[in-house]
Amino acid sequence: MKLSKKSEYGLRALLELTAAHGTVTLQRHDIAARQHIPIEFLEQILLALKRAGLLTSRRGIKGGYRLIKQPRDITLGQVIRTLDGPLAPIGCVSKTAYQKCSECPYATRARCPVQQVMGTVRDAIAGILDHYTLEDFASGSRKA
Amino acid sequence: MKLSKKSEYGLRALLELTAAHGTVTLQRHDIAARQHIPIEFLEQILLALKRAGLLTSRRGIKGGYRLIKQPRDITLGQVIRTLDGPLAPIGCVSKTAYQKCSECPYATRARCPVQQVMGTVRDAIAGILDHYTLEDFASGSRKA
DNA sequence: ATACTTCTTGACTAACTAAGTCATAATTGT
DNA sequence: ACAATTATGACTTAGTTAGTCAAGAAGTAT
Repeated sequence: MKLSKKSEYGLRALLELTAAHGTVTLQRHDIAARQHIPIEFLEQILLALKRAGLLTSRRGIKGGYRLIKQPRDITLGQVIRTLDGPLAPIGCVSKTAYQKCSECPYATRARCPVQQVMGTVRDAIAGILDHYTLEDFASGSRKA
Repeated sequence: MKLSKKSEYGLRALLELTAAHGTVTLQRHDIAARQHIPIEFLEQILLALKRAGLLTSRRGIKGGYRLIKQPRDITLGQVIRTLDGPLAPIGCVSKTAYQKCSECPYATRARCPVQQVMGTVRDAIAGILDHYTLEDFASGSRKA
């Protein structure tokens, strides 16, 4: 049930990029310094977010990264899924990356108690993270 | 955000022990066979649950494991915490194993957006798992 | 008492993942 | 041309996961 450092750093980087959105582009070292993230590790993360279509970048002097979408159109769920994989605690309840459990002694899906309870956990997590946008996140709104 | 095999197996073993509760004691190989769990790995898990005070065991012929508490007095939260550690996605929002974030650039707890959102996620997960008892679990009740 | 079955302990391993580092290449502004 | 910056991929180090294995201690029926 853990969030990796990768995702945590990714979220913190996006916090900076959201604050800068529309005005300036940020460079690796700006983000790294402000959020205390190891710069080379940050690079990997930004690259992954770029490949996922959330960011764009420019090389060379005056280069840097910036958001390619509106902060209100990016959810934390998307971010965490691209950096950490599926939100579901177990493959057989994932909606974005379903995997049949190979060894489950319960033949039918509906009857497996583990699946049932983990399904509700997945829904709770996704219910929060898929409705929490970067805009909410950066403004520190509650969304209890 | 993942549930380990250890916890999954632990839950499945407890499913069997709950079904047998009050009538018979189960032996390792019974549980292992019914739930397709590697027997030596299962042993480790049962031992951990025993140390946590959920089970008791008897040696010798006719020995085996059985629940030491009522199924309605054991929550899935307890089980998963003993096998996998804290439910919280990040140490700084754990209630059972709080850990200050060393590198967080936000001085005060309340202002860190990561902490805020992960706090709500933790509450959602714990809200489900700490209210879901073995009794609910074995009977397949919903608890949506 | 003995044999049998069981639990108990601890060490061990192979594979994977997390978290980061490093070197080098490619691009851009001046 | 040159300096600043991103891009890419290989590499490392430590820890975790998911087991396996061997030997021992202990209870029970006979």
